[in-house]
Amino acid sequence: MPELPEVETVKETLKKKILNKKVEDVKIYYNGIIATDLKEFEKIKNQTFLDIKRRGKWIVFELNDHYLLSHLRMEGKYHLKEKKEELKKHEHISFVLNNNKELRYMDTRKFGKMHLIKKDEINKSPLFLLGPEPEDLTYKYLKEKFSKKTIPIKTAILDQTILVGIGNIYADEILFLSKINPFRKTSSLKKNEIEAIIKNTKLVLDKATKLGGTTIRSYTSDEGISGKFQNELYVHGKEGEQCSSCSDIIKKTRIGGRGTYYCEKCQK
DNA sequence: AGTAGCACCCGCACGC
DNA sequence: TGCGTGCGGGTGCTAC
Repeated sequence: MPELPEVETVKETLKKKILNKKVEDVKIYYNGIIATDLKEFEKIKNQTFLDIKRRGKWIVFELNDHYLLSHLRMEGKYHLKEKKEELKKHEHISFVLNNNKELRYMDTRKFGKMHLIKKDEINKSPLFLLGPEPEDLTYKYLKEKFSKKTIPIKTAILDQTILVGIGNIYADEILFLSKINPFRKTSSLKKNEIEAIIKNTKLVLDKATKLGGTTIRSYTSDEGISGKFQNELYVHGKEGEQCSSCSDIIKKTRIGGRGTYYCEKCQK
């Protein structure tokens, strides 16, 4: 599923394929994907993809007058296809380009979202609320954020306004490597623990990126990215199995509505 | 104000 | 075998 590492890969791939291509038409087959005004979304017509960037888990397409923000959530994918190719199930949006091709957005669960935002209104977009990228994290910043909160650390590192990029799978892995119990209140964390979280966040995300991300469930049999990081997991999805470090049994619980896997003995 | 809970979706795993 | 139920994933909204 697309996490920060996959989003980075998708962004780079799209850049090679559609940079400087012009949108001649847009076809919307399921409008739940569009989070901004539907009528306004048509204004993407006749604009050109000038650049493609990433911010957190968002793909940011720079157009002439707007930014198109795209969040893939769990299942979102982009495919560049010939115009004449038959529409497939779960293809919800199609950007018709000026080279007889279409950039199609496919999303089995319809969870993804797109925002078309005027350039001068970018500070009203979802990007405005995002915390720093993992590479920009500092102890001072996290300490400040954490000291004011009483939420479990697991919930905190999933909060994209605190830092971006961590999803549920990586959150469990980061806390296991940091030897921190996911229920711990953020304000109780010691300096060395916060520093461990920063170090392991970078480590886990970098490693996942190198391995092409994590493929835990594969609902789709199309050519979607299939990563190898799932082979590197220590705790996530391993309820009842032995901890690789102490051989205690890995527990499953719920934190903030999320399935959470951890080792009670290793994570204090 | 900060936190908790839920809605959004749908394919799959599970139990009967 | 077929059916019904519940789960999960990230984010944003609503309700405490």
